[in-house]
Amino acid sequence: MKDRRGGGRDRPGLSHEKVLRKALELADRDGLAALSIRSLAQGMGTKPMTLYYYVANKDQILDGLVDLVFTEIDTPEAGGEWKEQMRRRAHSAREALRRHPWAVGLLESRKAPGPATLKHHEATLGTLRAAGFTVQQTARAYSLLDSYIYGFALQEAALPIAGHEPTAEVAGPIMERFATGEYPHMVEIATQVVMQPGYDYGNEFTYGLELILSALEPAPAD
Amino acid sequence: MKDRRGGGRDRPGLSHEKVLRKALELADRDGLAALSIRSLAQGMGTKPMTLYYYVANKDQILDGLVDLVFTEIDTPEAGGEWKEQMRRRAHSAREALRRHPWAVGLLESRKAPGPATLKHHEATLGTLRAAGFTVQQTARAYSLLDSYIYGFALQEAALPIAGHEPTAEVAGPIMERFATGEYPHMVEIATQVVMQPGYDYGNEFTYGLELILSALEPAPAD
DNA sequence: GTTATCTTTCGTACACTGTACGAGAAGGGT
DNA sequence: ACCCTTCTCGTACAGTGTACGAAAGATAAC
Repeated sequence: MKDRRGGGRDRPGLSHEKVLRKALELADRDGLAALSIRSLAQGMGTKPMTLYYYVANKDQILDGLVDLVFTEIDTPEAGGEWKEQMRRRAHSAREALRRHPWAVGLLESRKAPGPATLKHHEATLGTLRAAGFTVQQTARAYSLLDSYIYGFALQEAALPIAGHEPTAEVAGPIMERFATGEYPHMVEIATQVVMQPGYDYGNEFTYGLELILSALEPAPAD
Repeated sequence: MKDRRGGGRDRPGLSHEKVLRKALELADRDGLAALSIRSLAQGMGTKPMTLYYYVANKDQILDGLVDLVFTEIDTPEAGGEWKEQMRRRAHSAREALRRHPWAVGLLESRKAPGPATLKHHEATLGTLRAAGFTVQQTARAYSLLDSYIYGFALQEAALPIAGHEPTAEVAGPIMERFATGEYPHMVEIATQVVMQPGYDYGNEFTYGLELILSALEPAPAD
């Protein structure tokens, strides 16, 4: 047989982490639906069943992908001003989820949070507690902030793929119904806001985030 | 051959809507992953390919499911006080998404909003506009509210299935790491909040919603 | 060197998925 | 009797995740 096992030093072989990294790459490039064991193996230059030596099953790969995404989110530090910490965390979370839109849909079905996910949550909770939030207040604030972040990411993922194209193809069949004047307010929003030259939906994120942060305060509220 | 075509009046035959309704039922009962064309056909007493007379493909079924869920959400009326309208809408949306948790993950990938979805959005936008929000303010408020609703539903869907069981099975493998004291704040939240006797995570929804509604006002803010 | 033991690769096979294609039955209109 | 529309479904195919077990390569024991 040929010399398998990779040609020496330049490809030191597979590993759990390399499988996950390649899976991330493929999911970003071709979408999560195109990520199959076979395509993943091909992308790594091996055969499908080889992957099962490094990974228990596909579900574990998906768990790993979610955890990889959490790796990219800024973890708050214990010292700084809490609102600024939460602001940074929120923005970096949104950006990570926009880089990997498929991760949002994955969140719903994951049952086993990975180490990066746990570390991230722990650090965030710690920052809030250190800022003077009670345990109950921390739970509430965290739920509120994360709900907003995930929800915004979900909406952003549901939007048409590219940025500011005419959205013609997607809206095509619906446009007929719009032309009937059935949805005047949606048309209003579309023409006066969304389709405006410099409009970027991402900016709306800041608005909502600041509104929430303004209303959040540790001690007084019960 | 036997007399197919359903025995007379009591089963008047299939229809697009009946297929969707059965799909909803199966998704609720066995989970979205268990919803296959074959299982759906069997549940309706037909053969797989028969469904394709009423439905273009599975993706259209999923689109229809999401639209069915929107059917269950209270649509705001033009007349009432806007905050109360938004409150009702938000709560009924959360409840609908809790009844059909799989719908949350589906939202990310749907590209063709159905009629009920469009009607719902249109009515909601109309209520905000009628309350004095400018077009831009409406877009922002809507984005904020929906992000919170969807995000909360996403988190709720990601929680362990039942309500207030010990969560032992899910947390099992992770518990070891918890025992090491690696995640003190998560333990704190778990013991002092989540695992408290009467605790219901759903109540946190109200807290965040009211916080957001309090900070939202039509005219003055820009 | 030889043999035994791990580590790592992967070929084959199975049950399952969505669905293209096309045959044919049921019923109505002429 | 004929056609035509409406509807049902059998067969087949390419794709999925993965169980099982055979083998090759590396390392250790003798």
